[in-house]
Amino acid sequence: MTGEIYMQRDSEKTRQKILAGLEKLITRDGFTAVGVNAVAREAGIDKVLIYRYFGSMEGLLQAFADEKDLCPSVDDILRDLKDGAPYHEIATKIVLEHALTLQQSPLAQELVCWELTEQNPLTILFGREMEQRGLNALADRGIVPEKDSVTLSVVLLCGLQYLILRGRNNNPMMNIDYSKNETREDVERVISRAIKAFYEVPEGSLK
Amino acid sequence: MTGEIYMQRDSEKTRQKILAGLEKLITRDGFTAVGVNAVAREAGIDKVLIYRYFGSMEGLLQAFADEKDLCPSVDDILRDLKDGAPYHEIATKIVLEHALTLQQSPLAQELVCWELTEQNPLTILFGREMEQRGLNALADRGIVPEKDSVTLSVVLLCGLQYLILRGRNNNPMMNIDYSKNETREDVERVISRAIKAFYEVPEGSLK
DNA sequence: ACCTGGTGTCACCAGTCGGTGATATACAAA
DNA sequence: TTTGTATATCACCGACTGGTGACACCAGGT
Repeated sequence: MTGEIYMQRDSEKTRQKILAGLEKLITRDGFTAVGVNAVAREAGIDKVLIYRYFGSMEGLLQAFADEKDLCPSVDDILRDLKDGAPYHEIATKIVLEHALTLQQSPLAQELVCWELTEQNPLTILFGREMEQRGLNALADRGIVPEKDSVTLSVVLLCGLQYLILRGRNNNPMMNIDYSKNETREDVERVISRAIKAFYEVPEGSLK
Repeated sequence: MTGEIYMQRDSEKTRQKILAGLEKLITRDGFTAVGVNAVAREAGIDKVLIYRYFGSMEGLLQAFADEKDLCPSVDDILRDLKDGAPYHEIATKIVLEHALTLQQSPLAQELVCWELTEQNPLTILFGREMEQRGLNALADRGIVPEKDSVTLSVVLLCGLQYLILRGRNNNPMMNIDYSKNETREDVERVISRAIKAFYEVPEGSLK
């Protein structure tokens, strides 16, 4: 009967339980709930194991960032786009798809929010990955976008990220609830139109 | 000598000390540091007074939201704009000025960030005020903007807010550091150009 | 002089936090 | 079997948290 008192001894499995616990905790209770005790509770293990395997909470976050695929690649985003597509279509696609993946991933949303609040190994690495996504996709295609184009895309993308974060707790900004299909389509239409217009109107015509 | 043991007894002054302590705390240490003990320490009073005067932390936040002018009006933003200015100029001005005031107010930045993380009396009221700012300015002028125009302005504004939040801890998004004058001017130029172009290109020309 | 109500101070509670040392168990090599 | 070691568990620490009851003081009116 003594075989039931202690848990299975499989260091790799325990590691994974801890990492899974962290993910569940972030997803369910948000980043503010993250702590050694909370993670241990969630993972169903003793907190001392966190120190043994990861040294500290920071080490755990680092490991989580290293081993977890935090944001999917954009390579497949552009796969179904014709090769000769005009740049404004590509930019639009990147922005909208990026937003869509964020909208579908509560974990990513929480990480984006966390990133705005404080810096730790996880948020830093996450931020860097997010940044590289779109750029890599363009670089792979040999596209070197104009600086202002990048700026516009980034601002629009950031806007969508902000709207998505705002919508999480039934707290939409200006009634723009990105999780509602109709609203999202409206926004997507506007973004598409804005990017296209940006390219069609010559730069010189400024006030 | 007994007159020095106890503090001055002036309920109103104490109330203000507490409210000021809360503001200093949020501004210096961020919203995650907010708590009964921390506020009491910062204000230099006993924490029991917080319960006496405000009932609870939530009550204190509510009072802070009620009594503090969280975000300046936009009325004066549009004062120096010619009456007959085209709508796209007004929209641009609102977006950019709004961003600028946020960029200059660490407190407001913290509240925006807080708002993305959780809901409490302060964040809720703050969000509502922020929302009304631009709309009121337009309504005062009898301007009823087209729906898509509002959407575009909101997305752009949200993008700027996001960029400003990201820039706080030397953690700029895509090297767009809104606190650097040169970068900010670049972004402002792009925003201005995007909004103008949006109006000049007819809606029908969509893919 | 006495009392009353408002005000500020202190001491304490139970609960949680991050962190650590000692111990019990399981498993594998000897 | 015995022994060694990696693993898991428990017990505890000091510090902090939100929250409350009891007390010290002061100013006013009666």
